[in-house]
Amino acid sequence: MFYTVGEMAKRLGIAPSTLRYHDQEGLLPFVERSGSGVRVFKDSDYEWLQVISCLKKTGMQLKDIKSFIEMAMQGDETIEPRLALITKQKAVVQAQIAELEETLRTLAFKEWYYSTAKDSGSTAVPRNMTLEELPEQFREVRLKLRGE
Amino acid sequence: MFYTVGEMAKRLGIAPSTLRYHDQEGLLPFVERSGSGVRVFKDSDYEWLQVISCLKKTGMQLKDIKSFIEMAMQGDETIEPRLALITKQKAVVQAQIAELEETLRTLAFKEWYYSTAKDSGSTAVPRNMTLEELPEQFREVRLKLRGE
DNA sequence: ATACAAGTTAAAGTTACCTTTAAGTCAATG
DNA sequence: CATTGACTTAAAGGTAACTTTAACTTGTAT
Repeated sequence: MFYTVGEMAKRLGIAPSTLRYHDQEGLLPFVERSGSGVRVFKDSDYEWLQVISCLKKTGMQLKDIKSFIEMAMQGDETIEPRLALITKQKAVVQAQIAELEETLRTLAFKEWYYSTAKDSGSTAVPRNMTLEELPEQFREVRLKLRGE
Repeated sequence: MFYTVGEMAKRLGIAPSTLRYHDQEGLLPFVERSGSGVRVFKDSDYEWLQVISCLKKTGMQLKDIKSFIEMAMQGDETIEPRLALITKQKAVVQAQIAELEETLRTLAFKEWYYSTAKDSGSTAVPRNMTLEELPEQFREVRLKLRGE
């Protein structure tokens, strides 16, 4: 199957202008053109676009994704650096998840904090509790928030 | 203890210009000034700054963090909307973690893909494997990448 | 044949979040 | 008492990733 830029954008759930921008930035060297200059996306291009989307979700910049695509276009000589890049990006995402989990613990503390404040009518109640009075799982979070 | 903008920035591991910018944007109404106009950060301000940092990590925009801080400055009348905001942000972070875990599965597939390509000398080997030939945990990922 | 939708480009505009610059003030030190 | 370093502000500059605009071309349907 073949797709125009609008059709492929719809399939990916992004704006056609985004695809054109990515092409302009050199991320889509694999996309061919019709005789009159219209982009023609192939089914195999969809997989590249999904990989680009995946790398974007890791926070990688377009210029770095471009380097990766360029390596892929070189063929089998670049398998090793591509593997290295993927492995590194995996570690990046693992670190991002760890940080979000820490953020989630902080939010859970704040939720308990405001929930307790709501029940008692004042934030003074949870704020002035001793460490021993608060649920065990929130003690470490409060110490970190207060810089202790 | 009291801190200048430079000292507090160091404690937080951010640039002093960032703190001044956040102040300018109205995120730090709790920060007082000395007689000559110098910002004086208190220990209790550190906790506010940690909360701002936490909300920023959830991807919340500065203007929305500002609204939250403004509510907090209103006092106990705004406990409920503050609780609601924290609860919503918790769900946002849970969704972000879920998406990053999906991204991680895709990267794990690509790592296996390039590792297999490296061992065999060509990406054609993992690319042309049948679904049954690839490790079970990667089958769903490949189907999704190929749009099948 | 004419209209219409969707494609093309280059260039300018937008947004969020800082960072840098320039010009000036202030408090402590040699 | 002059120098130093850190503070102040307003304004300009920077960056990444788009999005919009304008002017034009192309392919399909009536």
